[in-house]
Amino acid sequence: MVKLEEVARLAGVSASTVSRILNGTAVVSDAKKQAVDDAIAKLGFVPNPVARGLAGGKTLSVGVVTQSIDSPFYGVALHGIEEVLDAAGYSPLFVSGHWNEKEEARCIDVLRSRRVDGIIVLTGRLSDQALRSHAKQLPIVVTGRNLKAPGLYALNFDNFEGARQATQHLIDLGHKRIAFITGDEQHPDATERHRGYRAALEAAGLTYDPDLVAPGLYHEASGMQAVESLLRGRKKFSAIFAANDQMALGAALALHRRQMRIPDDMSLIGFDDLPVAAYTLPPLSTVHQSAEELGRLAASAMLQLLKGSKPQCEVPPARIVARESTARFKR
Amino acid sequence: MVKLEEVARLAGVSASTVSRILNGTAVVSDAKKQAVDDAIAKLGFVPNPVARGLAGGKTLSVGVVTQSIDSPFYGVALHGIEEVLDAAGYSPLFVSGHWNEKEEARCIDVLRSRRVDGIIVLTGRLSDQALRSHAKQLPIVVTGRNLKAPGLYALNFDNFEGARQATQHLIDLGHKRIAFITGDEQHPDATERHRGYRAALEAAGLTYDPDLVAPGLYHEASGMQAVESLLRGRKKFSAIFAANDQMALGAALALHRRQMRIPDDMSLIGFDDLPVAAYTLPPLSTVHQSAEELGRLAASAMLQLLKGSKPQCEVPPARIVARESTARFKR
DNA sequence: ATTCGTTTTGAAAGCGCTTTCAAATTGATG
DNA sequence: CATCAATTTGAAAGCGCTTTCAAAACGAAT
Repeated sequence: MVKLEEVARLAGVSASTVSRILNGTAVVSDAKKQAVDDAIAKLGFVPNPVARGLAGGKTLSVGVVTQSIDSPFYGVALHGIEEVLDAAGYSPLFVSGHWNEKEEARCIDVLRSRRVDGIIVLTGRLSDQALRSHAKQLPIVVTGRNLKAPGLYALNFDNFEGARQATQHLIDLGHKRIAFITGDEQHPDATERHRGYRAALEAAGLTYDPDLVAPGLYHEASGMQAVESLLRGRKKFSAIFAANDQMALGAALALHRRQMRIPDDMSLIGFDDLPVAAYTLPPLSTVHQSAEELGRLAASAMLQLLKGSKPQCEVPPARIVARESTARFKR
Repeated sequence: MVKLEEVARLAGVSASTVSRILNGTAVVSDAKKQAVDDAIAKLGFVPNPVARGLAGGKTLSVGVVTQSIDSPFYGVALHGIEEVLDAAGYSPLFVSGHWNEKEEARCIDVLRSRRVDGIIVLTGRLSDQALRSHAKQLPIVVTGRNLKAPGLYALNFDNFEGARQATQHLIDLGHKRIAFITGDEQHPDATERHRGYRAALEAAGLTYDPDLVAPGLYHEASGMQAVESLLRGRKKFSAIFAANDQMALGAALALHRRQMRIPDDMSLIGFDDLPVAAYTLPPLSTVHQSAEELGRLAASAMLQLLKGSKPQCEVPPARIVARESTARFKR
């Protein structure tokens, strides 16, 4: 491995000069700059990030705490993060918190001990308080919350609006009794979606009926159970809005088990627009959220923070993707 | 941040001694060991991995090159990798090659420049040759190939056997004309699965008919196209074996579009047992591969290699998960 | 006690960079 | 042409740890 010193020697300058050129930390005469660039090219020199990290305190890496690296939704976001970070010469360091506050805290410790330059938190369980205090030490970007603090940037989808639109979509199709499967209400986005559902109903003059809402946990099995309990209830309904696609999948299966056809006997709409949503039977109507874009935005925000500027970014608005799991209500 | 030197001072020993205790690189008297342990605890000292990396050449991080971090199949494997690496105090560094040899090579460069201690390659496009040569520099674990070289450990599912069993499952159900959707045959696992399909057919005295095999690329859309082309052909068939679940999803949709019912009009079996396979309509029969276990195994193998011992691990055998997309042939 | 072979310990030299600080160079000015 | 401020450059001191090397301590054996 070629080292900086060799470049310096070949270019006939000091190590400091090479370093300055590498980092652009000071003005260097054109002649030397040229010589150094040539030497770097000739030697194929690549600076050692570990040494840089020790000396300069910057590791050109940013930690990303996600809940589960294999989550269908967050996986896509990670992809977006990786893309923009990589283009900027940064490396992401992914760690999983498994929806567990303790573990998440440990993740942050690991990242900090690895001296990451900043941390992106995808919708964690950590308290706003904890986040705020970490933000005092190093830049933080967090998704899924509305939070303002120095050194911290929060980025959030409009879950309320997405849920409102989904419900409205069903209402537009003539449905009057619309069931709702909640997400894990420990998450703010789940409660937002719940609110959006309710708001749409009430705006349309329909009553919000607690018997028509079943609790879910954001995973397939819970969607299945929710539908079963809904069906067991005495209240009738012609459409279901599941707070995410994974639960919609479970819901579809439960319906199938009861010989109910989608969308003929029951309309079903999800939330997230997972890649798989286009390939379910029938293809699932859902609220599109570009997780990938979210990831990209979070990463650019981090890059901004790292540069010392204030991030400015616009999360794309929610929009309905009407596929084939929703149909006009027929009595 | 507390540093080693402070621990040494508090414990009344030299930095070298503390380091030795930390790394277990030499015998230290019990008294000093105790004193140091106490000092570490009292100060809450955590060694700086960056400094360790520079000084010792070990970063306690291993690179993982995957094709796409959000792949439904590999995502789960990453999870397994993360789990065991983390337990051993190592951090994974994930990079995505996007099924592109050039990018993959760049990934390896990035990882090496970050001084990872070893690299796990999940089924890449890199030539065996390239892998072998990297293995001379640092330990490599690779999945999806059969390859032997010093410093390199290859780990592979028995794709042939899995495919054979899937086909046999269909044969056992009385199907005689079984179509096959291949995977991207640039990958050895795709050709293995193809071979397994053929072998099962021939072992059962059925003829292998090239008109019944349609090329796929391992993603949903290609599965859909494959079924369309198969259906357009004049040959009849009563069952489809898709070389992976994603293509099976596409296939199911294509069938649905033609008003064909699964499994009544057509049996369908996939390969991989993605989490979503249990929640398709109807739930998909498939060949179970524990990607998570594969990830765990790859990571333990890497840990072994890192310790200098020869990894020894047994990939769990393929097994059929018969769900509801396959049924007895009725004419 | 003295000696010799072992084992434990500490001082010091890096690892490959960044950064401070002071020296050298440049150029403008009187 | 001397002088001074402004600019470019290099020497050297770290960053926080590991590891070599030699000294110190120990124990057994003479």
